Formats: sequence, structure tokens, C-alpha cells
Amino acid sequence: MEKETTIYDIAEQLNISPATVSRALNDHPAINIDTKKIIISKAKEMGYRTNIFASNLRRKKTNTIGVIVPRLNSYFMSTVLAGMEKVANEASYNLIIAQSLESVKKEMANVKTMFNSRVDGLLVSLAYDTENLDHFEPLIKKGIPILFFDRVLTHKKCTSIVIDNLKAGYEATNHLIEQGCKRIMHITGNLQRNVYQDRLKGYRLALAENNIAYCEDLVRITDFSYQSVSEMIQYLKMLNPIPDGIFITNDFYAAYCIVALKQAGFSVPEDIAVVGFNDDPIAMVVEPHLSTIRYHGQEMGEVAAKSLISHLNEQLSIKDTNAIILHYELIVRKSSLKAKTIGAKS
Amino acid sequence: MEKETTIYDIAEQLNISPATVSRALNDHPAINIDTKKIIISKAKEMGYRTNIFASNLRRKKTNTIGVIVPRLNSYFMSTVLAGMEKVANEASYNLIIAQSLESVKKEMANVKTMFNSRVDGLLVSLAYDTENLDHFEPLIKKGIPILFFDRVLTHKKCTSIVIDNLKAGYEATNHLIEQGCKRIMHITGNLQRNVYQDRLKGYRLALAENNIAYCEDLVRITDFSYQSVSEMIQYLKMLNPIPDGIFITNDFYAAYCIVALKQAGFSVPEDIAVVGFNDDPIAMVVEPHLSTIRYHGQEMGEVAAKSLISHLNEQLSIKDTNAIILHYELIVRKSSLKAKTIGAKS
DNA sequence: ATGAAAGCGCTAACAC
DNA sequence: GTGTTAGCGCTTTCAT
Repeated sequence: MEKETTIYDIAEQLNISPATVSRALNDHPAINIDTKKIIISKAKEMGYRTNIFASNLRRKKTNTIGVIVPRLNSYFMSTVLAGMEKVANEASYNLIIAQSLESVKKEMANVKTMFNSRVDGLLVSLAYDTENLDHFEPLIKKGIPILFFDRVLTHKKCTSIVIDNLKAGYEATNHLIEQGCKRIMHITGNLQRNVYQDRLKGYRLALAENNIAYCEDLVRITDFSYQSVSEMIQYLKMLNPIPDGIFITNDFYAAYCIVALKQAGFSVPEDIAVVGFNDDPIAMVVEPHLSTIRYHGQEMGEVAAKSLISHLNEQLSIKDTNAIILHYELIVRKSSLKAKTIGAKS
Repeated sequence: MEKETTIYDIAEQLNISPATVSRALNDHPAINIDTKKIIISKAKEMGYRTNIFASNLRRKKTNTIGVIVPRLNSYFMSTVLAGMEKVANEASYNLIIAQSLESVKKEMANVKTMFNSRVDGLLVSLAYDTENLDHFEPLIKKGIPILFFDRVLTHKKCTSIVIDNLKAGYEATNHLIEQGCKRIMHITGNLQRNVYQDRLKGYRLALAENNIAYCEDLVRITDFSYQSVSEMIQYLKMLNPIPDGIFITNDFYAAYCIVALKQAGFSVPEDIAVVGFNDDPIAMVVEPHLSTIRYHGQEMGEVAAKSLISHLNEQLSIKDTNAIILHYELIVRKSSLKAKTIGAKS
């Protein structure tokens, strides 16, 4: 275990001052280009690496962005993170990633850790059961910018990045109606989360516009666990009449449901058409392939990171921006295509 | 934006020395319990948060562990990370997570970042095309412990955490043979990765023990991309005779293949039986449900983090431990059950 | 273009 | 049980 090389060691070897070494290493313009070259090569030779703690301590900036997500294990989330990483890297920011595992409690702990790690900013997608943003207040008070994405709560001092979930929910439902569905079930998550609340609103709007009565029995809240599927199908079978379409706000759960529906003797989409949400790769595995709403995780990640970083660099203030809305599209596959001859407009 | 409270501020308010404040905040045993209480409550009152940069600078320890994985988007990986996080949290270590996106180049960059972030230790699962461990040498030279998990390369100074991939490959193949398969294809990844190399060895061993000739044409390397599936099925169709079983070392790819096989007119498992690897949730979505090898990601993550941390705390030296082998099990589902009446032993 | 020197906030050796 | 003090390695103001 060798001793760490410091700028003092380099300065000594070269008979110059540590200040010059520091400047050279940071590419300060006022340093002679030749001295700079000599210093840099010497640094490499001596295996120097900058001590970011000393640097951070001095500069009072960490160049670190915290990311808190409910779970890492979805295709969507991993593409979001890839997008964030790309942008952060390019701007020489580091990412600290933590998962709340869908629990506010863990989310609070994560926030605390981030706070103590002195992140320059925070990117957050909320846990399943987060009810308010109180646990973010300490950061907000300190002026640390927070940007929520996908699963958001509005806060006057924070920006949100989302898709138009209401419109997407509307389109998904409307598509089912166009396919001839008259009795559409809606399976979704905790309505405190904007994504689920807005999709429900869209669902209701589509029904209303098509003069289909809204029926509470047809809306079910779930935690999207595999275990809950059989119960859900039991429930569905007891409905009278049985639904002829389902809009499920999670592709994995939708896939599970399709499998269970078929096992229960229903044919999809003939008896029951299904539309999911997120365009997870599983949509192309389940049979029939799953119709779904696609939105681009990578883009969401990039936009989120970019906005935060430009705010940090004071190139752009996100304080005035309340929300950034990204695109989505309805992908029609076989799970929802009842009318095989009639082309569905997407 | 308020000014940060320091231990000096607290000391001043309380008319005591900063050293006492520091000790109290770090729960030093030699501090009077009452003083401790007073200090802690004052700290809270003043909104104090410790400056980890000053602390790290002083202590020359970061309490941070770096984690580099190929991708975050698998069920397996996210459970591994959950396990690591749990253990790290309990030991008050932080995690910095980065994905190499299966590229050595990115992996090298990640390693460099980790190095400069002065992680106390590193947990790594290698990228698809990593050929050697040269890029880890700077860390190894500095005495920073590195622990490889799942996708590993052996290094005399590093420990590996794996399952017995050879035996697992053997069991998977043997299971197909027991089901009556005589011509078993093997679809797998880059053979430089131990996991794929060992599983292939197991495959060959099972064939040999059952007097089935090994045939190179039946072993295909893939990057597991969705795009490559149709080509793979094309290839399979041109084999003569056509295989009656496939052992695929990735559940997602196996699921894609099953779908494609059915589309091509084969029935699974009757014409072609399939066994996958990893027990991803998708195994329960694809029809027929996928037989697979299950190993517990959470456990692997916990063991990895625990070993590293106890090494860091010098409670246990992992230097002498070359490898830690974890359990796995063969899960038999319908995708491989040709002989429906004969129970398969697992 | 370069140097001197102070100080970021904390910890720990040493003293009492 | 508590205080004094000297740095950890870097950046940056001010001076030259």
C-alpha cells in the first residue's frame, strides 16, 4: 500500500509551488503551457490522483447528483438511469443511486444519506406510499435543487418531468373502446401517485366521452405483485357481466394477467382485450403480444439530468419551470386487437 | 440558502471545545452522557450535518463501496443490489453504483471514477467483453480490495463469489437428457465469461456421460439481443436433424426463443424442450413456463457486501479466500417436461 | 506566470 | 471527561 501522492510532492520534485501544480492540474488559463505539460506528465508518472475530499471541502461543491428510484429492476428504470449517467458523465458529475424499494421509510433514509453526502442536486421518482414531500424540506431549505421524474408530487420550488398520463390513459382506454369494448376494467396502482391518478382520469374521460357509465367495481388497485394476480382474476370472474377489456398500468402485471386469464379459460383479445403501460420487453414475450403505451426512459433520464445540471451551472433556472412533458405513443399489438380487419388508428 | 453549521458553531454556543462536540457526535465512550445529550440536541436544533469531506479527508477513509455491474435492468441484478444495499446500510457504508453497459471501455471509465472517488472497496460483475483485469491494477496496487461476483475472472489477490456454473450447466443438460432429448442445442454468451464457459463445460460433461457426441454446430454464442433471435431460429431450422432440446443461459433470451419457436411451428416442449437460466420473473409469463436454474441474487449481494466489509473492518481477511460458492437449484416447469407421466428429479 | 499563505471542517494525539 | 492543537490536501486571494 503506497503513500498517496499529493500536489506538494509534485511541487517539491519540480521545485515549484503547490499552487502552480493545482492550477496546472485544473487547466487554469494563466499557466504557461510548457509548465502545464511538465506538471501533468510528472503527475502521471508519480501516480497522482486528486483528493476530491480536500477539493470538495475547499470548493464546497461535490459534483455529485443523487438519484432515488422506487426499484432498479425494470427495463424502464434502467434506461432512465443509463440516460442520466450519460449526461452526468459528460458534465463530469457523479451519480449516487439508491432504491426506496417502494417504501417511504426507506425513501426518507435515502434522502438523509443524500443530504449528508452533500449532493449538489437530487433526481427522484417517488415510492409507492409517499404522501408528501416533507422529508425533502431540509434540502429545499438549503437550496439544493430537486427534480422529480415520472412519479411526482408537485412542489412550488421543484420541477417535474412526466408524460401526459391523463392523455395516455385516455388513449389506451379509447383504443379499447374502438375495438368494441363496452365494459372496461382498469387495474392500477396507488392513486396518490400522479401516474396512476392521471391515467384513471384519462380512463374516466374516455368512458364519459363514449357514454359508457363509470363503474367503481371495475377499478382495482394493486401493488402489482405476482401473488395478487390470482385473486384479481377471481374478482374479475365474479363480475357480472364479465369485462371485455382491461387497461392495466403496468406491463409486467398485464402479462401475468394475460397468462392467468388464459388459464381461466378466457381468450385474449377475443373475450377480453388488454392494454398495458410502459412497453417493457415482456410485452413481446407474452402471447398475444401486449398493446401498451411506450415512453422513452433514456430520454426522460437525459432530460432530467440535463435540466438539473444546467440549473446547477446556472445556465438555466428550473425554478420557473413547473413541469416538462415528454412524448409517449400507443403501441397496438395483438392483445387488444379484436377487430382484426379494421385497422386501428394509433 | 443558509450557512452550514459546523462543530465550532455548536461548541461556541455551548461554551465547550469543538473536540468534545466531535466526540459526542461520534458517540465516543469517554464523553459524559449528559454533555452528549445536550450537544446532540443542540446540533439538531441548529440543523447541523456532518461534513463528510472534512471527515474523510481527516480519516482517510470514505466508507463508500463502489459497485460496477454490466446492466441494472435485470431482476437478478436488482435483487443483488438490494442485498448489497441492505448490508452496506447496516454497516453504515454507502454504495456508488455504475453500469458498464456490457462494454469494457465503459467499465474502465467506471473503475477510474471509483478510483478517484476513493472507494474503500469495489464489488464488480464483469462486462461482456472484458478480457483481463489490467484496469483494476491501480486499485489493487493501492491495496483497495476488489471482490468479483457472478461474472468473474480469477486474480490471486481478489475473491470471487459465484455459483457452481459447471454443475448447474451439467444439471440443466442432464435434465433435458432425462426428458429424452438426444440432440441438445446450447445457446450462450461470450465464452470468456466464466459463467458461460463453465456452463458449456457442464453441458459437455453431461453429454459425454450419456454418450451423446458433442457437436460444435449445436453451440451458439449470442449477445442475447432481441434482434438476434430470428436469425438464431433460422439457424436452428437449418440444422439436420433439428434439435429436440435447448439449454439457453439466459431466461429472457430463452423466452424470446420459445415465442419464436412456436411461431415457426414447433411445439415446446414436445418438439423442442427448453431450459433457461436465472429464474427471472419472465419464466412464469412465457408459455409454456420456463424451466430454469435459480440462484438467489439477494443472497449473492449480501454475501459479497458482507465479505468485503468484514475485510475492510479487518475482521476477516478475504485475501486467503479465493472463491465463495453459493447454492442454486434446478426449477422444472413445463417448457422442458416431455415425459409428462415420469416425475423428473430435480 | 508564479508563489505565499490562509482556511475549508473535521479528527486524534497529547495534555491535563 | 474535556481542551489544545496540528494537520488531512486542496483552492484561491493577494502579492509579486
